[in-house]
Amino acid sequence: MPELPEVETVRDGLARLVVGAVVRDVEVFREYSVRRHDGGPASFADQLRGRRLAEAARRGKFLWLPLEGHDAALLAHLGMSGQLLVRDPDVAGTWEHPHLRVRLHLVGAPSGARYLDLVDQRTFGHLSVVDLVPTPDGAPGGLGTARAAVPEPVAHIGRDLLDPALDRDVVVDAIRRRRTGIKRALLDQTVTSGVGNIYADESLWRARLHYARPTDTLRRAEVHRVLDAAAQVMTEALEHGGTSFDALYVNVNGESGYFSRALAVYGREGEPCPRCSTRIRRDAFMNRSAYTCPRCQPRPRNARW
DNA sequence: TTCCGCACCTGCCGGC
DNA sequence: TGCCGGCAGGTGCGGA
Repeated sequence: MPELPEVETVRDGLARLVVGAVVRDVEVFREYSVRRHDGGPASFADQLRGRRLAEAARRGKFLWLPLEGHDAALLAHLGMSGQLLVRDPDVAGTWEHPHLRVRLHLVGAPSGARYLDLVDQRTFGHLSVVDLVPTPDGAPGGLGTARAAVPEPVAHIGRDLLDPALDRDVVVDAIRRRRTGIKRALLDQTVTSGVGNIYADESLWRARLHYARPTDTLRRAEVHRVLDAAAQVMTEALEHGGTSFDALYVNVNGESGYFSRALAVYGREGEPCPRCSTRIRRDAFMNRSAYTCPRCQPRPRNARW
């Protein structure tokens, strides 16, 4: 499942392999994958054809490739299972993926690649061509771009914990002002982006906080502790090339990451906590799962969710 | 205004 | 063997 480290791995791959290429043609095999583009598949293709991909930028889990000479960008979100694969049909071993949704035909890519494919099993991922709008703070819109602009649909998303322009104190105040549980606040992308279910559980375990701890009872130091843990666990995951539990997440070359081997609690129900050996517990949470160590992360009496 | 629940979507897996 | 329900989960929208 692509979370921030996985998306950053993809962004880095796109920056090296396809930035500078011109889109020669576009094939949309599944209309739903461009559902967020105003005007449908034909308009999506028209707005990309002949355009040069100028940069590869990211904020949270949103990726965008600004189009040279235009205040617009190709915006991508990988959803649960999306992959952006840089392909060359002449290379031995290249096969047609059964979940190929959108294909960009490229010319002039630095890698010589001729396809940029959106492959997506569960179809939550999507592509669109959108306008860029100025950032309110005048800082670069995200990692990988020097332009103080973001895609309009990304403007409401908070900066992520790996963004040097992020003001950590602002995030701490925003979390403590909320009246909800800490995990809900971490997952709220308008506060700070890029933390998904996996890294929320891992960072809460590292910070020894239960997911249902009310945000308005947290001390500033506790919020800093969990944000530091989140940044740390995502940085470590980035060094491992991302987290992968199955074939659903791969980088632009189709290779999986290895960070899942380093996860302490996520997906480890019944296994011993690496810190105290108590069995890891799984709770139903927001139609998904929350993994905790009952000893390191005791449920608070005033639990909010 | 803030928070919460649900729909969206597909494939895998376990139970019957 | 085949069918069915549960589960995975990021985002956006509607309702409270």
